[in-house]
Amino acid sequence: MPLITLPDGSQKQFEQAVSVMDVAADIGPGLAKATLAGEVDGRLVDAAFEIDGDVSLRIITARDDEGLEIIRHSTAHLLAMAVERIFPDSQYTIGPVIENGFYYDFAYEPGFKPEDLDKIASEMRRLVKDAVPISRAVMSRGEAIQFFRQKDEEYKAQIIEDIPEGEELSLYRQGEFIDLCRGPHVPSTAHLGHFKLTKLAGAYWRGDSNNEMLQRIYGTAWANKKDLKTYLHNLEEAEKRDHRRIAKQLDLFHFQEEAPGIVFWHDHGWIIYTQVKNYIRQRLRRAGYQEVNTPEIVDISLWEKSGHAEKFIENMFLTDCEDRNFAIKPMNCPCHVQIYNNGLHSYRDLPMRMAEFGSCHRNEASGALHGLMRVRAFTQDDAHIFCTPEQVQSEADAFLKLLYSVYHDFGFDDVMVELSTRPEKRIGDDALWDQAESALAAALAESGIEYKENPGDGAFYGPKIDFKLRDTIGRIWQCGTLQLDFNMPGRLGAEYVTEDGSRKTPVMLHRAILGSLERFIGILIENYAGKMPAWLAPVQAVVLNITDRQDERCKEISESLENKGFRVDLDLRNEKIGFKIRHHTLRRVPFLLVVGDREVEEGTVAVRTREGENLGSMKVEDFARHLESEVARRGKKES
RNA sequence: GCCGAUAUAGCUCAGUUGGCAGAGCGGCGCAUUCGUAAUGCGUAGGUCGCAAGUUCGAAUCUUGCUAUCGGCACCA
Repeated sequence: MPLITLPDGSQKQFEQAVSVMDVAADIGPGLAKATLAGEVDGRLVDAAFEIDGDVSLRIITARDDEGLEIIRHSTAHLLAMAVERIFPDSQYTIGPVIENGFYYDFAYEPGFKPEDLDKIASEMRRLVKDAVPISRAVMSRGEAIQFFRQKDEEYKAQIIEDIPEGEELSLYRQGEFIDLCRGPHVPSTAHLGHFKLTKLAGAYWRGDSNNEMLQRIYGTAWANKKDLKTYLHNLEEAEKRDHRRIAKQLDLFHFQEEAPGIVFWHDHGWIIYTQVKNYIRQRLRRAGYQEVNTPEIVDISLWEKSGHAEKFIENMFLTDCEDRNFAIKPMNCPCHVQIYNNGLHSYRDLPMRMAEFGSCHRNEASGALHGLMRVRAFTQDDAHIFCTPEQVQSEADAFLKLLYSVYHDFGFDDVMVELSTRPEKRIGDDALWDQAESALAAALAESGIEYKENPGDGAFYGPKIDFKLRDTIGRIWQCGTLQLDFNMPGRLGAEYVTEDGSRKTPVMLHRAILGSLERFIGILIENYAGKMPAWLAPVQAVVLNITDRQDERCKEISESLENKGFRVDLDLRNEKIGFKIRHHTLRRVPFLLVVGDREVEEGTVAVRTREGENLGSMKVEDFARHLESEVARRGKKES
C-alpha cells in the first residue's frame, strides 16, 4: 500500500504497487502525457519504475533540467539506433550528454560522409513518428558481455568489462536497438524530435591518441521547437562575433601560410594590443613589480638545466648557429632566475616580483592552432615572484586582488576558477605540498572566490590556480594562472641569505593575469563584438563634414582632439552624410562627430554614437571631456 | 599530430557534362555639395592555394604538399 508524497507535500495512497506513470496519470492525463521520468527518494528513475513502498516522488517533465538532460541522452540513443539501421557494419561505443546536446561515437571503417548526417536525421525523425517504446532490462555482467560480443559489438563488450564486478547493469531497448545505459530514458521516442545533428568529427577511442580513431556525430536537442530555434539562432549570432571574422572586417590582423600560427598585426589591431599592454604595465608597476626583458634565443644548456629540454623539447623551436645549439624561448621563467641570480639577495629583498612582456614561441601541434586563441608566438603578461614559503599566502592573496581588479576594468564577470592539486608524478615532499595547497585554497577562501577543484591536475612542481574565460562559441580558454614552484629555483641555483646568515632556496610563483595578450585580445574582440570600449578603440572618434564648406573647421577639430591625445580620423570625402555614418558605424568607431554649417557657426559638433544614439550638439571641449571620462571608465559597466 | 571538410578578385561568394573566369560589395575616375546606416555613371582588378599527372584542352578529373575550418589528442 504505497503512500506517495509529492513535492507540494500532498500525499496519495495506492492499493498496490504503481509506476511513476500511473501516479502521473492519477494526477491528470496532461501530466501523464508530459511525463518523461521520475525522481523517487532523490533517485532518477524511468516512468515505468514500479513503486511498492512509501516514497517521495517528483514527476520529471521536459520543463525540468533533468528532463532536458534525459531528452538529450535519449536522442543520443535515437541517433545510434538510426546509424545502426543505415550502417549495420558500424559499431556503437559511447554517447554522453554534453552542454546543449550530445554526441555518439561509432567505429565505422569507411567513415561517415557529411551528407550521411541528413540520411541519419531523416531516419531519426521516422523513428520519432513511430513512437518506439523504450524499456529497461537488467542483465548480469557475463550475460551482457556475451550478448554484445555475439552482436559483434566489441567496444560495448570492452566497456562492460571495465565496469567493476557485482554492479547491476541496465540495458535499454527500443525496437531492435539495445544499448548499455544507466538511464533513465524517456518512455518512447515520441518524446524526442527537437534536435539537429550539427557536426561530424574524429575522436580517439577512450580519448587516447594511441588508440584508433572513431567517428563522432554531435547533435543538439531541446524540449521544444522554440528552444531549438533559439539555440540555433544564438549560435549564428555568436559566429558573427568570431574574432577571426571581425579582424578581417576591422583590419586588425591576419595570418598567412608562411608563418602558421603567428600573427601579422595591422595598425588597428596593434593599437588595441599596445593599449592593453601599457595598461597592465602600469598596473604591475603600481603593484610593486619590476619590469625586465630577457633574450629570446638562449643556448640549449640553460633549457637542459631548467628541465625544459627534457619535458618540453617537442614544443620548442630550435636553431643551430655557429656550431652552437640555441632554443627560441618558450617561457620566460629560466631567464628570470638568471636575473635573480645576478647578485646576492637577502631575505629582506623578498618578495621580488619580476615582470616581462617576453615574446615566447611554442611549436604547437598544427591541429591546435586557432586564430588568436592558440598561436605559436605570443606574449604573456608574465611575472615571477621570488619569495619565502611564509610569504606565499600573502603574495597569492595580493595577486588575486590584482587579478580581479584588472578583470573588472575589462568588464569580465564570467570567470571560471580551478584549483589543481598534487599530481601523481611530482617532486617535493608532501609536507611542502600540504603547505602550498592550503596556501592557495586559503587565498581563494579569503577572497570569497568560488572554484572547482581538479585533484591531481597540478604541475609536477606545484599546485596552481587557473582562471578561464569563455569565448562566444562557448569554448573555454585559460587566461590567468597562479602556479607555485618549489622546483626550478633550486634547479637553477637561486638562493637568499636568511636572518641567521644561512642560504635558502626561494619559492617561485609563476603568474599571469591576461595570459597570452593575443588570446586575451581575441576574447576581448568577441566579448565586445568588435565594439571596443573607447580606451581600446583604434579610432575613438571620426570627424565628418556635410559639404566641403566645413573642411577647414573639421581639420581644426580633429587636430585639437589629437593634440589632447585622442585617436581621431577625418572623413572629408565627397559623400553623403548617411553614407559616411554607415561606413564608420560599421567600422565600430565609438563617436561620430558631424559638422555642418550650423555647427561651424555655433562652434560645436553633433555627436552620434556607433549604437545610433544622438547625443546632440556640444562644444568641442565638452565632447573632449565626455570622451575623456569614457576612456577613464575603461571596460567597466555603466557606473 | 589524427579524422573529416575547404581553398576562385581586397572581402563575401557563383562557376553546369572538362571547352574564352563571373557577380555583389570594396578600390579607382567622373558627375553630384548633399544633415545622421548605402547618390549615379564609368573603369581597373585573377598563374582559380602550390607542385606533378591524365587529356587536343583542366578552376573543374587523379596524386602529393601547404594552409585554413570543425572536432579529437595536446595546452608545461
